[in-house]
Amino acid sequence: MKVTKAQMLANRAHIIAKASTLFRERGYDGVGVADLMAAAGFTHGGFYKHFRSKTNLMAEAATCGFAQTAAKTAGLDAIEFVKHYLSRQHRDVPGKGCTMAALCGDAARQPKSIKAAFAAGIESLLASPERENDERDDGLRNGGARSDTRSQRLEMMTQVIGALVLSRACPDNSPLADEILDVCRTAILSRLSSSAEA
Amino acid sequence: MKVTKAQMLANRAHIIAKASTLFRERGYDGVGVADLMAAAGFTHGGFYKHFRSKTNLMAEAATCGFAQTAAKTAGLDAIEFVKHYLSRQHRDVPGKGCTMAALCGDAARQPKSIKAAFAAGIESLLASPERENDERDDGLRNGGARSDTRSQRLEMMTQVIGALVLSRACPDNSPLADEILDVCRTAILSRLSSSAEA
DNA sequence: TGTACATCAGTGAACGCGCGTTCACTGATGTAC
DNA sequence: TGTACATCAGTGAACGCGCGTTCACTGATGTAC
Repeated sequence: MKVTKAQMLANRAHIIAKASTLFRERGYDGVGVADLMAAAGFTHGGFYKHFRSKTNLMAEAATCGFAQTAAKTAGLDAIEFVKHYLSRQHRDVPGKGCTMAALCGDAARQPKSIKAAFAAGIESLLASPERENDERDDGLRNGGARSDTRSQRLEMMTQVIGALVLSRACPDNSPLADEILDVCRTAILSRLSSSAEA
Repeated sequence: MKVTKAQMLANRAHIIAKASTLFRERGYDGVGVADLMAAAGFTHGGFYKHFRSKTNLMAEAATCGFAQTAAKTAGLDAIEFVKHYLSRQHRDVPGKGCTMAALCGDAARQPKSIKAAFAAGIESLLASPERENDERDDGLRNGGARSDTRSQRLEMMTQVIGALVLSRACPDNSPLADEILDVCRTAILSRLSSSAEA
């Protein structure tokens, strides 16, 4: 049946995008090659015309997911970011949410190629919100508490991801699941506003 | 071949303990019933004399793992706890480490019985370190920053778990993996010591 | 521009394999007398 | 305490099933003339 080169590239991108969503929803082991090709509107046999292996696609889907998140959060300041990230809406729809939170636990048991994609993802998420301070603040030059250093971003990242993952591990609609989100959102926001008092 | 009732209970406990370790190392989907019975020294057929299903064992193994962690950290103060939890040693041997960190990502996609076990695990870990303040601090009565409230413990828990999980998602021996641990350890310890200045 | 042909994206059957679970069987345990 | 027998933890073969991957095939695309 072949297909235009442009169409083929579009199909490939479509498969990656669908896979990225499905993996976030069900985990790497929860989605088969046949599942994800069907979700993209194809039969499973053609999979290996696009990807060397399932692992290969997993890495591509992760990278795609990180890029999506980075794009979505690029315009947000820290406060907006935290409010969105720790919302019930984000928690309850993992397929459209942060790939890092949805799959970092799985990534720990995957081959090096996947882990490398996740490390790159962490770096891109670190660069993502609060770009307004831009190039100046990645050094130690501006020692004040006001600045937005790499360490501070890393710290916030670990906490929001930890909170989201733990909240998702609780039974649906349980008070504890909401408490985790609420406590961490409040704590981070108050830390942000107190460090903003220059 | 039957076996003494005491022996049978010991065997059951042994299976749960081995399963708990294997699940932490490889994830729920990464360990089969045959694998885990072999690791415990049995053939797979006997599994269903002890457990209704694999899911049933998963819940028991999780509960067992949380109890282990709670017991191990019961005597530690907050500083000791954080130093150990965010150590390379803990990160690199998940089979002997925190069940919550190893499996919370998997738990999010499991049936309610597993999620319930995880919610109970979160509660028990919240109660675990710094028991010296004991019964007094679970209310709002002691409004000072010095006290060790449920919210503060929850906050710390989300951050140490987030940091450990992200560090494990990075390639082995990568600088980023160590940086995540180091940055979060330093940040939490400095927050602890500054709140200790009453 | 028109024709002949090689390419190759996508199809769907087939592969070997490991999974969770079931089952008939074994033989020591625990119980009833 | 000693004997006869029911129980049932553990064995290992077997079950149906879905997995990742391979393969011969199809027919539109893209290319060489």
